[in-house]
Amino acid sequence: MYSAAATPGADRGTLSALEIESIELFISFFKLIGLQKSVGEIYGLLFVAPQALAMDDLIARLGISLGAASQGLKVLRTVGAVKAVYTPGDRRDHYVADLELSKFATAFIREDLKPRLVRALERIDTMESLANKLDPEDRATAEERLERLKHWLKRGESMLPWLLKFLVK
Amino acid sequence: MYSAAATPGADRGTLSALEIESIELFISFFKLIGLQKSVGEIYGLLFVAPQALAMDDLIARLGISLGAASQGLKVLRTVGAVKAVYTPGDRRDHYVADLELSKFATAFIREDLKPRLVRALERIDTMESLANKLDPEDRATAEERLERLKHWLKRGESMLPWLLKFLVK
DNA sequence: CAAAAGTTTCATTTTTTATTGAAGTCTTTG
DNA sequence: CAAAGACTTCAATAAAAAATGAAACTTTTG
Repeated sequence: MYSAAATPGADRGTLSALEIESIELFISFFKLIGLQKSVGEIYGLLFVAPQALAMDDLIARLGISLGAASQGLKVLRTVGAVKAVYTPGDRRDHYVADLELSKFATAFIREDLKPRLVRALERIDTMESLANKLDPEDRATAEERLERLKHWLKRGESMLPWLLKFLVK
Repeated sequence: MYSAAATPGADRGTLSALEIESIELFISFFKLIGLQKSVGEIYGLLFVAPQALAMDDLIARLGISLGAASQGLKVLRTVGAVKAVYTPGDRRDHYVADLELSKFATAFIREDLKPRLVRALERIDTMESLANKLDPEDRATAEERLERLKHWLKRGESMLPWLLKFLVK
């Protein structure tokens, strides 16, 4: 039950120094790959938790809302950063952090970086057609620049598989 | 003079399809490395501009404010993405896009990624001390996890120089 | 099978981040 | 050297993103 609403922040501030460090570390880390603060908080706490925690626990300890906890866990489950474990005699789901850190990077590269590069390369094609219609002088300038950009993006794209392999290894 | 304020949006919507594609491409790209929309707009327009543009031009064509233009250019100058060129008979600064795309990535890696990794590794040290004070069982768990995280972060750190070299080459 | 527990969803509110533009500074020029 | 032009700054405002929590939904249990 969500008695946290009745006695607000009851267990707030119960975080140990270790937990706080972990939480801050992951908030900063996750922000980089576009995940919000609450997601970092949840993972940070689970990362140093000796046992699996229920959503209740996360809400109480972190002082976050029901919605944030539910949505944060959903995101973390989706990227495979967290998994639910069975706890005998307790109906609630309990969560543990998956320690395979490379999952975040992998998800980010595949779901963010790669699509963005692909989209950008498509755009370059469009832009090349559009540049054709310019008068000769401007056209030459535009084409040279587009060529450069394309080259650079392709380079980036070609690097991704290597990067993935390096991170996952 | 900033007559754009007197006749608001005078030249608004004067952007060509090519310019729009370029602007959108760079907005999306820059957002990834934490630069705001207006910065992407400015660079995107300069990227396909056959001649250098004054701040005035950017304000009029993009329909952005004086402040945004000034600050955006400052950011772009700082990362070396844009440079001012001399235009005879015109007192205003004129800007051209630096086409060395790797500069963005380089600035991002050096000013964002690297410091974040270093900070995280420092945190791990703190956390290891804190973990010492836990009771034996929890301590073992915490230490194993911290070891893993540290290992992964060091790996990431070791990759940066390579990444830089690859991007700049 | 109804009541309770656990969880999700989403419209609203709060917080954070980005943009605006008026006031101020610095620079050029007549 | 004063006035105008070019640019910068920053407090106020607007826009975007994240968090909240009540209502709805699902699952379990007596």
